[in-house]
Amino acid sequence: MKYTKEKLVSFFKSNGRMPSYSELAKLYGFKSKNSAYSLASNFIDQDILRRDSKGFLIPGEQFNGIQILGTVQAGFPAFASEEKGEHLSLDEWLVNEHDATYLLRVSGDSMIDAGILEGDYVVVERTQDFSVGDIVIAEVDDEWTMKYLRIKNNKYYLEAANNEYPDIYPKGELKIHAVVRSLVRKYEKNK
Amino acid sequence: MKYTKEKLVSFFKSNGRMPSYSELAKLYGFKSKNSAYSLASNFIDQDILRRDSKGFLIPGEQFNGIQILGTVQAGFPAFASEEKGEHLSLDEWLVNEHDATYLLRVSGDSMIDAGILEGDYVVVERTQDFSVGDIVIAEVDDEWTMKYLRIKNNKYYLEAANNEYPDIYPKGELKIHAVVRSLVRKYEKNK
DNA sequence: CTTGTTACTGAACGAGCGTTCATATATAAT
DNA sequence: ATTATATATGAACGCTCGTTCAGTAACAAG
Repeated sequence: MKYTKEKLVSFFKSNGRMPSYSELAKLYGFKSKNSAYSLASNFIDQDILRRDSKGFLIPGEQFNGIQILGTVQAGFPAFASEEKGEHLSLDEWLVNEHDATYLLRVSGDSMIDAGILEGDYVVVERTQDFSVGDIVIAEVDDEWTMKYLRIKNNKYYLEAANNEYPDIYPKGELKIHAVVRSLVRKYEKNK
Repeated sequence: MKYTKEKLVSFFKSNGRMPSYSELAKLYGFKSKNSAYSLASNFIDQDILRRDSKGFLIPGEQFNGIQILGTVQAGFPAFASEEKGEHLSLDEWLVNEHDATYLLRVSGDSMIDAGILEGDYVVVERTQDFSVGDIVIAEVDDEWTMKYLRIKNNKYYLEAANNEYPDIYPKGELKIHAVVRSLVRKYEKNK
């Protein structure tokens, strides 16, 4: 392919929308809108773009998202066969209820045995739809914590994922504010 | 606010672009384009939408992304003050080099002490820009693994984050295929 | 050189675009 | 009732849109 999708992607990122055909022409150095039209048709064949019912260009399956390749440590799929894999957007995958979802930075090591480390980010959803076994953001006796929600003798209590932290049996009210739906960790580059 | 952004968001999700003003009018039950124009102006005031140089509607800061609230376990910020916080897109945050980035499912427990559990997903970037200390996807003696990259006596070797796994000193060639840039874990709902 | 193919140009079309303005309706305040 | 304020309507403007079509330029095959 002589023309790659890179310029298109960067246009979309900085402009928040797909280009019109005249913009597309300018973007790739064409003097005619029709050249852009053909180029777009190419991209459509690759499912990088789509034309919607009004003719506008919109992102196709291959435009956004990152590819799911396979499993590491159980027959790693060859990078060669990386064409047309499944693509997904992390935002759509991890976030269900958009307006009730927040990101919290984790401090402390109380959930370390659950693989939640200091500096990680948890995606929490403000909801009362929690279950025993969930990791919840709770307010107990005027303190906020993130712990496992457990139950004993029909009473909720909180359990850390770290032996050095005792279970918390609320004296007063136990308020569940949010449920941890997913976790995100970003590795900084070593230098 | 009488009119919320929900319909707008769902239009964007299913159509891949922002509506025109006539579409916006239909979406909210207006009979006039100008009503949609005023509505859009409201959304623009809230930075849910923006108008670009051509007048097209594009997503604003408050349209996408999830809010970063604060830190759990060190003075949890009140949910009350949740207005106009910082928003971010997980895709943009976690993925730098789009075309070289892939998602891999983790199997095994060899990196468990680094908080990488079975079933997690790692976001890896195919690059040769790795450093000692990175978690890498490596091919050594015809086997693929994910391990810490270490160095001793000017020779690379691989170290697991689990005492039960020995260090791997490659007999033959050590090929670094990718570097782990971030980690994603999705909790399934307990029922 | 001729022929066919592909890539690009440039003009044209009707349609829908964003925007403005004047007007009508509804809501609230006095 | 009267006024004021916000909200919705509908027509109109010039402009750019997507799309089509005919024509030119580049280039390879025979």
